[in-house]
Amino acid sequence: MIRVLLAEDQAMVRGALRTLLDLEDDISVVCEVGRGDEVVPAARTCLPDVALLDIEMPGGDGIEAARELTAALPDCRVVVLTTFGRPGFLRRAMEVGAAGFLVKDSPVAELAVAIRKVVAGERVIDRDLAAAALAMGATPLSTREADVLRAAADGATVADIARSLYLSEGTVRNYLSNAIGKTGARTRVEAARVAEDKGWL
Amino acid sequence: MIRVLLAEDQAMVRGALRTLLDLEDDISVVCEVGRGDEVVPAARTCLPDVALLDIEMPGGDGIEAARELTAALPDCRVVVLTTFGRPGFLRRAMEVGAAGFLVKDSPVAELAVAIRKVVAGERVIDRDLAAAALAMGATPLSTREADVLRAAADGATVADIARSLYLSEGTVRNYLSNAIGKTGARTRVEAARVAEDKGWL
DNA sequence: GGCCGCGTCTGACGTCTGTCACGCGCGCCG
DNA sequence: CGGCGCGCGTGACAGACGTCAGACGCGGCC
Repeated sequence: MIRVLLAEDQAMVRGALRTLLDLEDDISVVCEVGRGDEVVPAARTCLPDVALLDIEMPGGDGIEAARELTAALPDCRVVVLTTFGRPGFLRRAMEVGAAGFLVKDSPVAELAVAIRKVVAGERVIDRDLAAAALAMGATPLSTREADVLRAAADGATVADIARSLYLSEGTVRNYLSNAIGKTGARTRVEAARVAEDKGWL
Repeated sequence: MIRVLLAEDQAMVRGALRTLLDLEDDISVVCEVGRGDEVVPAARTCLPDVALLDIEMPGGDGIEAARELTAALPDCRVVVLTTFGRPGFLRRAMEVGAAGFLVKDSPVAELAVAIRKVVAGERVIDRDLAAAALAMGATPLSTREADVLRAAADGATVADIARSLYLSEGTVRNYLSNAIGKTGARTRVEAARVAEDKGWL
């Protein structure tokens, strides 16, 4: 019997996935959590074989939870499950040791299949998303440019960003200008949006 | 037997909800769609008693689908199901004739209960969301201010907004200034964010 | 009617932003 | 070593942005 931990913030989706998985003869959902910071504590007591983690959760995102989980329980496989394929997430998930990466757009049948594969030691990655990640390539943004764009995304002024990153205002403007050029946008907000969409943040 | 149409863009969630509902003795999911513009055509052939509509869908949002559906098939009850409670959505959903409004944060058990209630003629609204909608009150933004904020949200320049709304640039700046004042923000983007969060758009 | 409040619209003014040109430090390769 | 590319940082300038004061129409109220 495969023991599964289910981490997903929307209770209704979580419950539906639980009943779905419990219908499988060889799979048993041994614990459910709704927050990122509850994953590791729950896993310590439940000792699951597989952890199914959503990325968008309150209390720390699924990537961070995956990192802590693989460190704390190396025998537990991690499958990341997310709403839409930000190729950037895929790369980050792989870096923290996830064994699988599924998108919720896939048919439900793939879920149980993927769980069985990862306990067998395989890696499972959504094929469309893998193609997108390869097609996208690495980010053209430098470290600082990405930092500045992130800070600018929710409407901070140049002065705010300069303070929070300990930079001169002129420097911040320059980074923003570079990022705007590289993304093909015309304003900082547009740049932040396309960078976000392409997984460059 | 209650005939249900299920509209939800994420295939995995849709499939999970379907199996969940099909486990109920008196409920049968008669058709599934993944796009807003497929709702009415599918409903015409399936003739469901209840349509369960997600709001965020490609091909027209769930609110618009609900409006068309209640016009085309007045006997079909509409239940709107959404990820998180934007109180603004609740009001709009009620305006287009929805009989129920659930959030995916609720436990799964409420779903079947709600479906039975709406076919019995009751209205079902998530209680937390109703409280939030009442606590929020009406938007302080005027029509034009909301228009301009919406247009500014994704990084358009003043000139773009002015063209798309057939206004002078000075006027657009003035609306933005008003909106920034009313939202307590300091930039247009911040204003768009808080307005969005409070359901004022 | 006279008045006030409100939403809508416009132009003018100071500040902030985006762009450009340039300097610095560092790793790399001929 | 000298040059070269690259990321990082700074200052100056045109243009866009946010703010202000004001005009017009409209409905409500004394």
